[in-house]
Amino acid sequence: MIEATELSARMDRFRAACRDAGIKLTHQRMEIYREIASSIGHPDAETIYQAVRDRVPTVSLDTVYRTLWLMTELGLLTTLGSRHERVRFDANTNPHHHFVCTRCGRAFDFYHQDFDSLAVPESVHDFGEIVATHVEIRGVCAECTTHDG
Amino acid sequence: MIEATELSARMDRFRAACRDAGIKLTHQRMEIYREIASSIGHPDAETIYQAVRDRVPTVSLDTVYRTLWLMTELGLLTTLGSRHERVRFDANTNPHHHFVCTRCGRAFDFYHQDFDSLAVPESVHDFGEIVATHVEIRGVCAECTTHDG
DNA sequence: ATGGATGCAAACCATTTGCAGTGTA
DNA sequence: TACACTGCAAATGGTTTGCATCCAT
Repeated sequence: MIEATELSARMDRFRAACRDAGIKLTHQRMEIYREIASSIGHPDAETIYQAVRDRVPTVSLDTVYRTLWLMTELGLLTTLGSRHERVRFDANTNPHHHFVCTRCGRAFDFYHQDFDSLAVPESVHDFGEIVATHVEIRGVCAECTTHDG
Repeated sequence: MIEATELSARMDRFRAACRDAGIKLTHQRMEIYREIASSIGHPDAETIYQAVRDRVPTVSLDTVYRTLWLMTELGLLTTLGSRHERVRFDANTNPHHHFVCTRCGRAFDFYHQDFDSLAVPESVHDFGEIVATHVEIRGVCAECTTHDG
């Protein structure tokens, strides 16, 4: 759970973003956003759907999806894993890092020893046993920039 | 494309790994592995399938999948995105980083300013325009550790 | 009032699985 | 020869879409 002050700040941002974007502020959207905004994990659409259903019994799973992607476009949410993503395989077992294009999804390898064993803050060890550190640089690749940038 | 010496080193490792694991060294497996081992990108199963088909016309997509996951278990490959993964949503728009459990897939947030703007090596700028740096710590979460080993 | 938003059900598509035939060890 | 591996085709399951209806503006 998130602190009450942080939650209401997020709700305010949500209302403002909807107004600015000129989209309607529906009951469903409010409750769907409230649900992710108040969760500390990274729930998937089904989990959000089940939780929202307690408060809005008629809500449908496809509305949850539509709303989540809409909010992502508005910059209110980010995702772990992107739309239509497939699993990609990598035969490079040496330590390496990625530049990931947020537009086309392609990933480019690069090597940088400083990144291979970053000093991890103490608190992270509480989550579990650390196996590897991996840096992901997000950006827009050269090809996407020239094509439609 | 990968250097010829690196490719043949990978092929040797592949044969050794199969022998050690007691699995059969089939024509299909050789060609599927050769395909990812020689590619610099991070191809998905369909892309590998199409490429292998030129050399082994009867190969099927499900064999490609079975082989890729088998090799992943043998430690010859890694994946970007994991098995059965769903898209997860995150309302936390402040810069933050993740501890990702490789067993259950759950992601835990943590904050660490040193990670928010890491010094990126020059070469990475050639890939495209950088938007953000994000550190992903991979490991096994406390719950998974206690539950099954 | 009216155009965008919703719910339903059907479609989609990447991935997985059961099974009978096939080829490696 | 025996058993693991393959190819086929059908199933699975998360996600998306068409369409008629509904409601926030």
